[in-house]
Amino acid sequence: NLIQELRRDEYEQLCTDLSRRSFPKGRLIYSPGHGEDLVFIVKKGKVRIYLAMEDKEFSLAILGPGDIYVTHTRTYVAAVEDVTILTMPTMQFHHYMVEHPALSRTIIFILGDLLKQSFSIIDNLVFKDISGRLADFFLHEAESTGTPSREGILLHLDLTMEQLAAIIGSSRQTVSTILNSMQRAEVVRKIKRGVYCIPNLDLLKNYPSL
Amino acid sequence: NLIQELRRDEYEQLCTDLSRRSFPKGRLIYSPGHGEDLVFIVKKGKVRIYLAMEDKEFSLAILGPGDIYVTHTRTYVAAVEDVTILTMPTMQFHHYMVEHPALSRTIIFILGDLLKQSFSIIDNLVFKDISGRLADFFLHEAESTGTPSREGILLHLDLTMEQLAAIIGSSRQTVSTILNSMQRAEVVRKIKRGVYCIPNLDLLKNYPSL
DNA sequence: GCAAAACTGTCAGCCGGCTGACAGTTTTTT
DNA sequence: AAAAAACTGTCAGCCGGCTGACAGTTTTGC
Repeated sequence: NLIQELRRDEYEQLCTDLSRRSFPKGRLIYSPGHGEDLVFIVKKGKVRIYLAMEDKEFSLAILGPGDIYVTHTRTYVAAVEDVTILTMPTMQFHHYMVEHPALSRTIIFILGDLLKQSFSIIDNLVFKDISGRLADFFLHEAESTGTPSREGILLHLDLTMEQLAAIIGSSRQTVSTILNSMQRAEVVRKIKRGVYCIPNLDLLKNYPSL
Repeated sequence: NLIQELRRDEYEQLCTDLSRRSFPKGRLIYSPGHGEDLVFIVKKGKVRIYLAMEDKEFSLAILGPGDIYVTHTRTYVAAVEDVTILTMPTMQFHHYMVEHPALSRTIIFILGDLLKQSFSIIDNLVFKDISGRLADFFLHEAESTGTPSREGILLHLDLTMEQLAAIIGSSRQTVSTILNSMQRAEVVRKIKRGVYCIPNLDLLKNYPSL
């Protein structure tokens, strides 16, 4: 985690060189070809990294506090909630990295992690159908942000069908239909909009089984 | 490039700590869950990084001399030609990175590049149809390994339809059919197996145009 | 130089999932 | 409380691309 790292004394200089910017929920922060390369660190809130083409979008990652990203790809960045980010030109950041090896180490970990996630996304896109991707998504959510409860693992996804579709690479309608059939199969229970419950992880793991 | 970097005196120690291994063309080098995490550097030849499931494969990258990779993902690695690689446990490698900031810098560049490539692959998978992906692939090849000639840019791909299909995420048959229609449209000319010529880059850029 | 193996081209059949449409529900706004 | 906006569920129609099959071509190995 980078936020912790930055608290240390030796980064005092670096911190003052970062410029702080805030954006309201829903605002587009960067789009491809916006000019110079920037490194940015999420200080507060969440941002979504995504690809877009015509009227279709595909989400690559949701970054939270402590995550870092470089803008020089063809990706868009938007605020999912109200956010504060710290930015610095990439070149300047390289400077600091040379001086602070521990910083490099953190960056390498984060990059490696993003890469692993990317491979995972590709794996899903290439080998799995929509049911499989949806099940996989729920599984990951359960492991990372799920909270155990009386009747199973609770998921506060807070996503609409459309947003979910953008994450797994499908359409609103298809996701809606498949999610309902998962409910009929009792693999997932809907508590209310955006909140679901998974009674049994194993059931989910090999959905669709037959 | 890492091979150059390693030639310098300060890496003498590191080089002797790397173990050298060779593999004949076609040999599988690593598969997921092979045990410990290793860093490896390609010394000679080419290796293919790919995902596989049942009888389908998808190529993520082809690495050549100087490229570096870490094995801890769910990817397979196979020798495309006879290769020599240098390996070291990831943990040990971290050690050297802390001591040599320039090394970190190189790693970050390489990781960043791989990440960019991954995003590019995802972009293609999500938004483009097979024709588009094939055109895109030729475009990239032309830019990176193409050699200008009398009649256009020459490409020594040296890939079968099946291998090409594995790269763009399609099937042997579909690639064959579409490649032929590209030839009919005079966007690509086939010189012989695995060798093609692109008379006009712009034509390729907006294929399929109508 | 010949047989076996690997590769290529093409076609019919099929299927997953996208699209558009529309009715119903929930949330937000005023 | 009413109206508007956003979201959800479902269905028919369509299409891209996968599969299997098979004939033809090129390369490899002995």
